[in-house]
Amino acid sequence: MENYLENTKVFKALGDPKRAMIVDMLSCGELCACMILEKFEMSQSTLSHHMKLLCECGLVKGRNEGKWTYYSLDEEAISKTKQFFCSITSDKENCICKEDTGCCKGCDGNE
Amino acid sequence: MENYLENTKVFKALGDPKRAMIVDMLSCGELCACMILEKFEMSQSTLSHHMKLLCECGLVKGRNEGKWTYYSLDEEAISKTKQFFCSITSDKENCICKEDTGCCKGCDGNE
DNA sequence: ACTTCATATTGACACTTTTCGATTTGGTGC
DNA sequence: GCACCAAATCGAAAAGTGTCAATATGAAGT
Repeated sequence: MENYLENTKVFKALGDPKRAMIVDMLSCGELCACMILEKFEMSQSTLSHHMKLLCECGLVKGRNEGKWTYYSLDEEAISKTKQFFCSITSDKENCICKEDTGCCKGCDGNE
Repeated sequence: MENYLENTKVFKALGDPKRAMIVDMLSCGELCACMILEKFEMSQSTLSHHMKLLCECGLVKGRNEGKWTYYSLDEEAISKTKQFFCSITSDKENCICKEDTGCCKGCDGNE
């Protein structure tokens, strides 16, 4: 049950177009906050808030170097989320009716 | 850009634990609203509201039969969403960085 | 036509989220 | 130390969300 709460935090984070775009940007590789900020029309404080949310759900990791903060995607969180998505959308033993956690057949498997 | 808005609606819908559970239930197969309602501690109007959101984002389809409404998952929406998730989390051609309109300097080392 | 049952809609409320400007924190270099 | 810069945090306004009770809709059976 906490499983749902945990995983849906990631979906909630991705439920905002700007955050999804930030994730997309980070898929190219690590970026510092200032680079991300250049791409969007939002204040520095707003971006900082979005980054905090992305980090809190586990999807993004922050790394401090001097006065800069570099952000990158957490591959493990990504594959966990993908697996969760597959598990709730495919008919298996782990339907909520049966309560279980299985794996992700039919999920593209590039993790 | 509309692509992001469209797809993030699904994530937004899945960002609520109860809605994620409903999707999980539906992965077992079509269910009528009353069946879903039995499984949750929420009012009928609240469930109806959640189902509306799930339908509006495309993830769920509703089918009327007599006085009942049967809900089921839309496989096409599911695979589209899975694909979107993969595309924003893996370094590919369709990264926001590469479709450009300016910045993202240093994203792929072209700074 | 009237009643009943399954859903949908409405109106209201508390709570959360998004956003900004202003301020604070903490590293860098003079 | 002091000034400067990047980023985080604070405080507040506006918008959005989850929830319920009450009401409306619409199909089925009497």
